[in-house]
Amino acid sequence: MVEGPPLRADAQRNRARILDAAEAVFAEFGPRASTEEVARRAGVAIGTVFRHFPTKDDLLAAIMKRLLTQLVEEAGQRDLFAFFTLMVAQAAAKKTVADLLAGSGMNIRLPDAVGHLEEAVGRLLEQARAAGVVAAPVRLAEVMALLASVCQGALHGGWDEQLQARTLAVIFAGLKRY
Amino acid sequence: MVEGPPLRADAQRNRARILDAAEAVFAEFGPRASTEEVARRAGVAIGTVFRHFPTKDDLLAAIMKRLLTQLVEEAGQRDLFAFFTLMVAQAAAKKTVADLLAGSGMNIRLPDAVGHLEEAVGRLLEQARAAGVVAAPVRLAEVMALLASVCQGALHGGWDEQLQARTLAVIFAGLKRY
Amino acid sequence: MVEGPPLRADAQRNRARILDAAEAVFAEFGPRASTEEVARRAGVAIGTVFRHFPTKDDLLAAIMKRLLTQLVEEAGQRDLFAFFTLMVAQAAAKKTVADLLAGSGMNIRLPDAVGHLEEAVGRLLEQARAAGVVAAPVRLAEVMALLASVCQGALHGGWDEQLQARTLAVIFAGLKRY
Amino acid sequence: MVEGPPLRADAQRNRARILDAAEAVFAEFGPRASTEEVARRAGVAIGTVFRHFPTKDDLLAAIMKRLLTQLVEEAGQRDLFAFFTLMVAQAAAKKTVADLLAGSGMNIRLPDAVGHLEEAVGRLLEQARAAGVVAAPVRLAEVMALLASVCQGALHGGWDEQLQARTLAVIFAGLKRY
DNA sequence: GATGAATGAGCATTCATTCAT
DNA sequence: AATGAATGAATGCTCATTCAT
Repeated sequence: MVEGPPLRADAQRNRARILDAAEAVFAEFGPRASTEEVARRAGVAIGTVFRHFPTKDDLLAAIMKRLLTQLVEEAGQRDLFAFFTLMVAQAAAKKTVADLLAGSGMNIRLPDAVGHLEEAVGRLLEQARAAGVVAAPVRLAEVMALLASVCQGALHGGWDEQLQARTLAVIFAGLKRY
Repeated sequence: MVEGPPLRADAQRNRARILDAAEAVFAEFGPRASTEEVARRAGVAIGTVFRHFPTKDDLLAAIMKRLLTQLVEEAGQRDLFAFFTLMVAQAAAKKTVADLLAGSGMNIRLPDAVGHLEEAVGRLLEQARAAGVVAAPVRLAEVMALLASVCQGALHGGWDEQLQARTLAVIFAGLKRY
Repeated sequence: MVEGPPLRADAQRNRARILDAAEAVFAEFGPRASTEEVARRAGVAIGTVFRHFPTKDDLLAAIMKRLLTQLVEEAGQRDLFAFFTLMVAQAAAKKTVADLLAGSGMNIRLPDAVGHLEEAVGRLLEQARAAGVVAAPVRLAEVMALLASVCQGALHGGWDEQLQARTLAVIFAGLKRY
Repeated sequence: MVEGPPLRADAQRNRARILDAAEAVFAEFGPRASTEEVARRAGVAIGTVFRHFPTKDDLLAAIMKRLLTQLVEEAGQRDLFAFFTLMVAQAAAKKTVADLLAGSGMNIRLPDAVGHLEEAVGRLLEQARAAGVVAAPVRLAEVMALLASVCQGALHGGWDEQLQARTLAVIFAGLKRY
């Protein structure tokens, strides 16, 4: 990985503001929101956004990476079911992750960040299996698939807490007694 | 529902061709595909598309309605698990349904069509419960939620047949032993 | 060559106005002039320009083709020296031809149009040789090279009539007594 | 000419590096190359470029001046025909001179430097006339015009050595037997 | 003096929608 | 009813230039 020189303090501040703004804007309007809107909300000129992220896809990828990293950290502090529940609860707030993990037309590759999340979930899965709360034949692939699916569903379906709980209950039951 | 005068024969033919073209185009490129491309594939002029569907959203809604109607018919001929499996398998082919059920930025309301689908699935659920293959406390709401979620997941995740089968297996197990 | 259906009358009128405007604008400001300026001068909206010429390069190529075609016609009615003189005299007015023949960074290929011009000059050269006013060993390649060079020179140098005449006199003398 | 205080040693070094970089960059990409690219290749920050040359045109003018000065020196060591040949051969390498002598959209005035070149060529012309290899009535103006033209032609036309030789042969013959 | 981040006007291009033919 | 040309707001991106560090 090529690292440039450390950013100047003001540049670092702007980079963070842009990422925050982008996360909010894309969460609200989806990845089709305009880069201008991101700049406006970050309080910088459009050129500044493009200096930090040469293309819109770079910006989206950066948000994704940050969100996924947060998720990996959160995974370290929970069991599989709790993590599942957390992700679903946050899905709406993290519209961007859900949408972009899904790949809505953007050219974004995040093998590393996604890989780390998969590893983290893998660890949770092993613990769950060891604790006897997930059946032996359940593999990581379908757990990831279910996770992604339910996040999408929650995100777009606008589930209330009840519905979310009942839907997850079905999945958790299935994982336990596969 | 307000019905205008019956369409002229050629107008009716054009309407159908536009819907077919739109289904194909949006399935291939997603809802961001241009209306011009739809017109081109339908072999009509762009103005004709807009005469039949005053906005792009109207066109998308019309496709959705048609697809949902087909789904309702297919639901009548299957049991719950088979219908689930069919929908997931078709998710990629019907990118539009999945995306738009999800509401990717478009302003589309289809209460009727979605309602009919929900009723159809409700009937399958009752049959499944009666047959003892779905646990009593499982409600329609979470079944619909799971259905929508897994379609989204399959669509965007590019699942192979194996993964699809294993993922559905978890859900079916959960429905049975909730 | 693929020919679409014949253009509607209004479209044909606009196409011509755009070409005229483009010729004038690019003659005045060079190929870097904005497409908006062309639209403005043509009295059409920017979208109309892009409907007729999907990229800026297409527009530039179209101008070039038209100008080169005119030149070929003019070549048919003159002898070699007169044609040389005419082209130089028009160089400034046809800045675009000169600049783009030179290839100022644009991605334009006009093999046909340029080829036709070369053929026309070739015919003039043969006549001149037959008339004994051009030495036998002079080839078409260097005549074209001189033609292009002197056009560029006249264009950018802002020659007055005297200078133009004296410069061409040197070249004509060289062609005669090579 | 107004001279400021003498430059600090590092400033002088930077000025030279910027000019070298600019010459290379503009030779490679033409005058449309970005000033950032020049800074990058010079190994300085963009601000430094603009401190030394307040506008891009100033930078281009400075390169021109340096190149023209070199040409004047080279003129002193050659006869007219050799100088002509040298310039044409170098035209591609010195894209910038050719382009900017031509004035491709930039606002650049270099009366002094161009004047010196003209004087140098004037001396070559007198020597050639005295040696009887250029006809008496040939004036400096058309010699300069031919020089500029052929440089432009060679530059943009991508002539090979043969074509270059044959084209110059016509001009030299014309100069001799005007 | 040097640095390099920020600015913002400007550009090519797209596309839903309108309307004259 | 169909056609397809015209519209023009919007978007991603560039780059000369300024100015805080």
